[in-house]
Amino acid sequence: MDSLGNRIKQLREKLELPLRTVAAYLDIDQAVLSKIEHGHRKANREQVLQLAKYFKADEDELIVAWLSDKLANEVQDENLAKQALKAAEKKVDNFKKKR
Amino acid sequence: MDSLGNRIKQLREKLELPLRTVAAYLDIDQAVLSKIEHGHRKANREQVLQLAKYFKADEDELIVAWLSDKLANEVQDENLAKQALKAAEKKVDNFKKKR
DNA sequence: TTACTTTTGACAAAATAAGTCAAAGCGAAT
DNA sequence: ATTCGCTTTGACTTATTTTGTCAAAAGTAA
Repeated sequence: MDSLGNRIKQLREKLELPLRTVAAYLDIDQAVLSKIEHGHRKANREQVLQLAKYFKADEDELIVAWLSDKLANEVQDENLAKQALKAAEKKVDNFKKKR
Repeated sequence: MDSLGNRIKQLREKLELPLRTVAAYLDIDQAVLSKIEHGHRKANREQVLQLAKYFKADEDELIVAWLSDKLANEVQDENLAKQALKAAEKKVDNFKKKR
């Protein structure tokens, strides 16, 4: 699984588009898009959806890449990262059941 | 798996201690501890460690509870929560290997 | 009611994230 | 070696989120 940044960089480069063009579509500075591609800034949900649309890419795939980046980031440096992720799965399950 | 809040509330009530006392140990307002117990505020790492020490509870258990609360919170409302958590696991694995 | 604990909400302060801009870096072409 | 276009980086400002503090409301038991 790629990071969102890698993924959109791939997509952009396949079309040989400059950052400028894609950034304009998202209505952000190209510097910000560059940082997003490198993982130095986070995209927001809306931007991920816009990117999926722009590149005609699978929306769910990009959302998962984006979410999992955020999650991985949060526990990256923890010894107990894996256990925490597994426990989180259970918590999410329980939460779903309650709806 | 309990939330951190539930867990520390259990521990506190077993000892029949008022919020005030435990909050004083953590050097925070009792209002904040109340919110932590109810999941309306997040504890920080240091506080989790202090709580483990205070209650002579298993540090790792509390850390996992705390981390997984944070993770679950972040994806709670997402349809793709589960997939994201699984993808995050892989990312964390890859990260570890690179060290 | 009184005494004590817990919960809630409003507000201010502090910390973090996001946006903007300009300059530096890089590579390809001439 | 210089220019041109694209990308990356860093400093700075502005917004947003998080945290801390306090006081009052709400709950509980004597």
